[in-house]
Amino acid sequence: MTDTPHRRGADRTEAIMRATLELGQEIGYAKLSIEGVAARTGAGKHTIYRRWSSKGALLLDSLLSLHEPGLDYPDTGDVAADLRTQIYAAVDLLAAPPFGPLFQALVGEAQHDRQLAAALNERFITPQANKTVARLRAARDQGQLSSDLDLDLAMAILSGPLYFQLLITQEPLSHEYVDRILAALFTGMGPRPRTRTSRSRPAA
Amino acid sequence: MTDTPHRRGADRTEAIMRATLELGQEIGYAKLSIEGVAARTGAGKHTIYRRWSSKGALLLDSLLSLHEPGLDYPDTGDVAADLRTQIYAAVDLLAAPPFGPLFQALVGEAQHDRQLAAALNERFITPQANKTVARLRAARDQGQLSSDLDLDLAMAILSGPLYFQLLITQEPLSHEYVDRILAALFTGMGPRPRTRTSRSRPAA
Amino acid sequence: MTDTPHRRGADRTEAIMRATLELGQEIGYAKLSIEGVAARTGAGKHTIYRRWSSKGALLLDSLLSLHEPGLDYPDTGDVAADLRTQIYAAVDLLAAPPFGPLFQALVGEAQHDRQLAAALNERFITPQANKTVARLRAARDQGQLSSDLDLDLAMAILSGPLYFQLLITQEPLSHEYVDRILAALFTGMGPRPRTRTSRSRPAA
Amino acid sequence: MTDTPHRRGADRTEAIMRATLELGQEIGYAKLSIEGVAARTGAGKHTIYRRWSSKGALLLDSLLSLHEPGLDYPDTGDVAADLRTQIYAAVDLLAAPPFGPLFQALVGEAQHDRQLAAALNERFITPQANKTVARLRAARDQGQLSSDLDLDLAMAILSGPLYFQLLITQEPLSHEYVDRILAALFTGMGPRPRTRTSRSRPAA
DNA sequence: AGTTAAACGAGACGGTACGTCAGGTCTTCAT
DNA sequence: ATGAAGACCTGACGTACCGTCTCGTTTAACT
Repeated sequence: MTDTPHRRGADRTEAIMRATLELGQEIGYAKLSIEGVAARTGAGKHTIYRRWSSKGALLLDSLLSLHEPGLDYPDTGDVAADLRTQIYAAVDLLAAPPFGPLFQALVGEAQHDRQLAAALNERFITPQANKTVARLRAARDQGQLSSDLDLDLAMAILSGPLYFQLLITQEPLSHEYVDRILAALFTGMGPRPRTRTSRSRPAA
Repeated sequence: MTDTPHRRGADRTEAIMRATLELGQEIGYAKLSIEGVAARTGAGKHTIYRRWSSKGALLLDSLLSLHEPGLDYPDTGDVAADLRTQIYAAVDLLAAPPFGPLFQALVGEAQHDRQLAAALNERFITPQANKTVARLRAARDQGQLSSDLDLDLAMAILSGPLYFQLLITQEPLSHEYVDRILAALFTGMGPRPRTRTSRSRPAA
Repeated sequence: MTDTPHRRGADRTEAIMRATLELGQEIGYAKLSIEGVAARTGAGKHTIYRRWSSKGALLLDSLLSLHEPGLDYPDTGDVAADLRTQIYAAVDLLAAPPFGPLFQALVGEAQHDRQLAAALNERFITPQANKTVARLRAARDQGQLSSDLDLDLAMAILSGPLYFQLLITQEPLSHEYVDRILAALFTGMGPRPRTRTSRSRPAA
Repeated sequence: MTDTPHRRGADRTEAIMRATLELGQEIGYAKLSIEGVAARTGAGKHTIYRRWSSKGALLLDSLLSLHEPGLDYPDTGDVAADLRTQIYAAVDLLAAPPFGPLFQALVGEAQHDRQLAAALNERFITPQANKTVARLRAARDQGQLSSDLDLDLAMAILSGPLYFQLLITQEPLSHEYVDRILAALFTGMGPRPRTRTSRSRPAA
């Protein structure tokens, strides 16, 4: 890191994001303040405001520095299994500190900060969603899913219940819950066909 | 309401909630303050704090005073149609001012206020969900849905995508979107049946 | 003081002014800050801003609380002696801490704060000057001074050199310097009359 | 100045002082900042700090660059007239922008900046005073003034009222006021000699 | 009907944080 | 190697609300 062009700047940026995550974990998002981050880092407030326009923007960057947005997931040919792998990973991220609670608070903040909402979508939600959409598209192209399936809608149906649990009922997310969602979606909600029970799990 | 025992109290309560909604609409949740509500109402701050413990609690009450939680929906025998009716109503509420934007901000606030989250669930989310669950249960009991369908899960799958759109992508909710969700869920995501044996893959 | 109408308010006012003077003495006017006064008093900044619009206004009040503007000086019939008494008192005030240095700084501040300059004149300079003018008027009315003497001008000629020393050359003020000024003014600057050398110090 | 050894330096120095005066006139001393001067000049702050230790020092230099301290005044033999000439010139300088208001603010700053006060005395006040003292000395040596007249004191008595008006009452200086001061001092403040006995109280 | 306790408006108060500004020191880069 | 550009820490600014706390003043419930 000695050859970094803007040595001083990059150092400060990292230190500030580190302090933000520390403080966020220690005292929670609500009590997190730019003032506090500045004090913890030994930075001037201006140094923070020069880089981020708000507490939310700072935290978003800090969180994303934790979660290097990762490579694409492998395609094993089994849609349901591959989606499960993806969603497990997402749930693991969202369920555990420090990412989980702070991310949740950030989504909260985004509800009354349009700019933050846009950034959050662009930098986290959409990239995540794209992976799911890509896997669904592959499956559809291979005839495993209905050819006129709306991929974005399918993604929303997969993700929605998880965010519902995270943001609304605020019960902990678990792999088991993911399994139940996937099972329900691939099994269908209609009455089980009596005959050929083999079809009862057509695509899972 | 003229016969209310604590006349003065109830009057003030209503006036304060009214001012809260007005201000909330005018300047948005973020800039809404108890100080401001007090000034607008001509009430002392104490009078507000005596009734509500926080901005969120005040707004929750104020919003609920708008939406008298309504009676149960009729059961026409057609699950999909009845659910559509229910969800249309919910979407109409969440999509339009003043309820929509303020409710959205309130859900945001709930992300870093456990008490508020609990109250929100108890007073709005759960009652709403219960109606959906009740209708699903009726359908299941009549054999229209799989007998081992997890009703809460089904409700989450129906609601999740809507909240996802409201809170995450923040695109406007529409009846058309509801239709697409219902269609997808009831039609299934699997490949379309080639022959008349279409029912062989009923909902996957 | 138990019967003071606005007990709480008056207490705070006094405590803040006391802290202002203490801090002013300890660290000097330049480093004096409203922030610091608030911290020292244990008061909120708002409590100070509610009463005073600026550091200068606060210090002016604080200084004047030290110098209860005092009663009129006696008229012994001897103008020069009476003026000396008055001016000695003024010089004693301006020469000694805590009043002197802080007052001097305040006059400095008044150079780029018109409001403060006006307040300073109204509350300190003019009252002081009025006493001198009053004594001069009495002398003039008794024929001890030229009947067409411009009293304000005379006052300025008496006061000017003292402020010149205080503000410009910044050498310490002394009774001896006052004596020299009075002697010079009452003796005149013209050449001594050769005869009747008894007149050489007629009124000093 | 083209032959100055450090050409670039001198250019920058002049540009900075020019910008200082411009800004000082435009926004006043209180709002004048080294930051602002740097921005206006297109200079780095360091370039300014390398030359001047404070805002006051910079302004002092800038002002003196306006008022090349001038040659000695002629001696016409008439003390009063010559002093009037000198003082008119001083008053003209102090009464008019840009010098006047900025100089006044500078004297203000000097009240809480000992270094500046010293520099101000050395570079402006004393040179000015010396001219007055020199003229008075010549008059005294020629027997026009009392042989034991304290020259510095006399200078202070002449200058004091003017600075009093400039700094304390903050009324505009005028030639007419100068005339009145000189008249009062040279005429004396005692009662007009009607009869010969008038001299019995020559200057009281 | 008079008394009295509460609810009330008003807003002072100590706090915390805001976002801004300038000070004075420092590093980096271009000329 | 001088100077512009500006990052950096520091400290104070003046503002906004928070939630708590007196104040008197209604108001209406209970003697």
